[in-house]
Amino acid sequence: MAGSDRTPTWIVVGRTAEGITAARVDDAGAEIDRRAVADVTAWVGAVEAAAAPRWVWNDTPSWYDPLLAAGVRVSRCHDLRLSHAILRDSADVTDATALRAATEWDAAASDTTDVAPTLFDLDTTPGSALPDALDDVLAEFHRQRTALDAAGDRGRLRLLIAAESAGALVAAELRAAGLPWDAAAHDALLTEALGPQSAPGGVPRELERAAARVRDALGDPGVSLDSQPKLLRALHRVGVLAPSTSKWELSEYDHPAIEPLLEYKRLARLMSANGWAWLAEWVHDGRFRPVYVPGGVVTGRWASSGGGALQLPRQLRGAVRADPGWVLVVADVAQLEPRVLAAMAGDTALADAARGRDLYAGIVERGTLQTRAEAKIAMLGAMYGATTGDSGRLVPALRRSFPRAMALVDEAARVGEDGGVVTTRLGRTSPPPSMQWRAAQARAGEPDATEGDESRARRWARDRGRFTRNFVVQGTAAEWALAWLADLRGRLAALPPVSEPDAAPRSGTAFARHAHLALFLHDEVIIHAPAGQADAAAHAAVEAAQTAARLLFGTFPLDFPLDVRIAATAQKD
DNA sequence: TTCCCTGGCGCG
DNA sequence: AAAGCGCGCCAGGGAA
Repeated sequence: MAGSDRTPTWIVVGRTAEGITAARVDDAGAEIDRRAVADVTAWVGAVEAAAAPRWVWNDTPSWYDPLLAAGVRVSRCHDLRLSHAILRDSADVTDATALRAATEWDAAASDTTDVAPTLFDLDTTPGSALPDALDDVLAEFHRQRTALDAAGDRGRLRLLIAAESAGALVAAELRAAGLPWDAAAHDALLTEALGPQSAPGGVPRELERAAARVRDALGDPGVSLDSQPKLLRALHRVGVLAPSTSKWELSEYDHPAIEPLLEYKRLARLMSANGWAWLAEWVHDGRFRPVYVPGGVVTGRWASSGGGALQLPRQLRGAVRADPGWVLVVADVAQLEPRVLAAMAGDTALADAARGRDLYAGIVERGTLQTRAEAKIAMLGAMYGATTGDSGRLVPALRRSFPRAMALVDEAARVGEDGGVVTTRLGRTSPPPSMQWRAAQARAGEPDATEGDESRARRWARDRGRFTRNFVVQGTAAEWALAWLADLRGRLAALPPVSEPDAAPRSGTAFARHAHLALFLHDEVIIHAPAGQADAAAHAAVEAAQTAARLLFGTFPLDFPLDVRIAATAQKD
């Protein structure tokens, strides 16, 4: 790149007739220059090492997966697809007309489950339906800058977009590195519970035994236990008049078939969700590599696709096992959502109850409720909008003790019921109500509306109220977690690489010698680190939590304490 | 045959 | 204990 000696803050990449082309853009948004890049991987690696710009691209996995595969990491990016979705809907953006018109940017992300990303290969079609021509990419970048410049609170939106984009980098890196998974330990666990692996189509011994006990007790040797209607009929025939076959319904009944049936369900679940088939499909070379989907949930939480990364069963945590000479650092945030609620509401009473201790214990100490269990279900009920049962009964006590926090969620619910939108701490805004929803509300207001019209409108309004009530808390918690991840990622990358690669490094070239994130689960991370860096990694997680709190809530006096464990496996007690 | 819905259960 | 938020996945079963 000739000319300017200024550090290029932004480098926008896309296709032109010359191939992959990079345009440097200054802080004012003006293009400085552009150049065609033949060897993208080598060039990005060199520029990153020299200047660490913010890479601007249409979609992170399309660009970053091949870079990671070649061992190249970048520190910062601006993911146009994710940023588009945030800006398009944000209440802070006063005029989103241009963004809403650019519907091609609403296209789905590239499907990273396909092997062999093709973006660098000009002869094949791109792996994503998103625009990738440099001029289109620059135009979208410009639209987003314009929207941001005019935004009511551009500071927080910039923070959100940076955090969201950092999350996209983390997601790609998590997949590239993988979660260390001991297939032999997993197999042993399955064999212990189910008996030895059966031939294809066969039923493992313990599953068969439980099934036989159920059929015995039901006096029906042929009944199918996997078909809900058939099972329900069989239960009714022997006098178990449960309304469904859910385990919490069944456990209410006293019949010899219940205990083996619950056992059968437990084993069948293990077999179908995380059995040998799952192991063969998802664990290769000692690594579980799920697909994370940043921004996949309306609230801003991540989703996952394939392998059920975000449902890692407690039962299987023992199979998560560090490589020889390495350890796992498992860190999770205690009571993230109620802390987030206290901080965003500025509720000093709730913050006092939470500071430096278990939040629920603090509520009990304060005399608001009698037991920790009560405090917990009351708090969940307040955030989820419970109206009945134990939870609904206990919420009023919280309302008296923590009026500011409760007013925040109550107001979010009211706005949602009225058809309005609500916004998280950093400016992510809930989607507006659907046409169907609005039509139902309008219908109920007409003079000839039926009882049914009215009750449906009320029910849908309350449903939406519970959604917006929870959106502000869950969404802000997701932002806290993104900020935590982003900062932690940087701290881990700054640790020195270990001098000798592990005997058989399996984490991909970019991670074989570095402490790296290996799992993210809403309020928990697992770090895979060389044993000698375990303490440093744990320390980094704690410090990153403090940074995240400061970033979102400034000096509000509330901590976000972490539970940190250093061990060979990810087993929880 | 394929597609979509439901029930059920795992996770936060 | 099973009400109240957000997900993904599996199996069965009916629709297309």
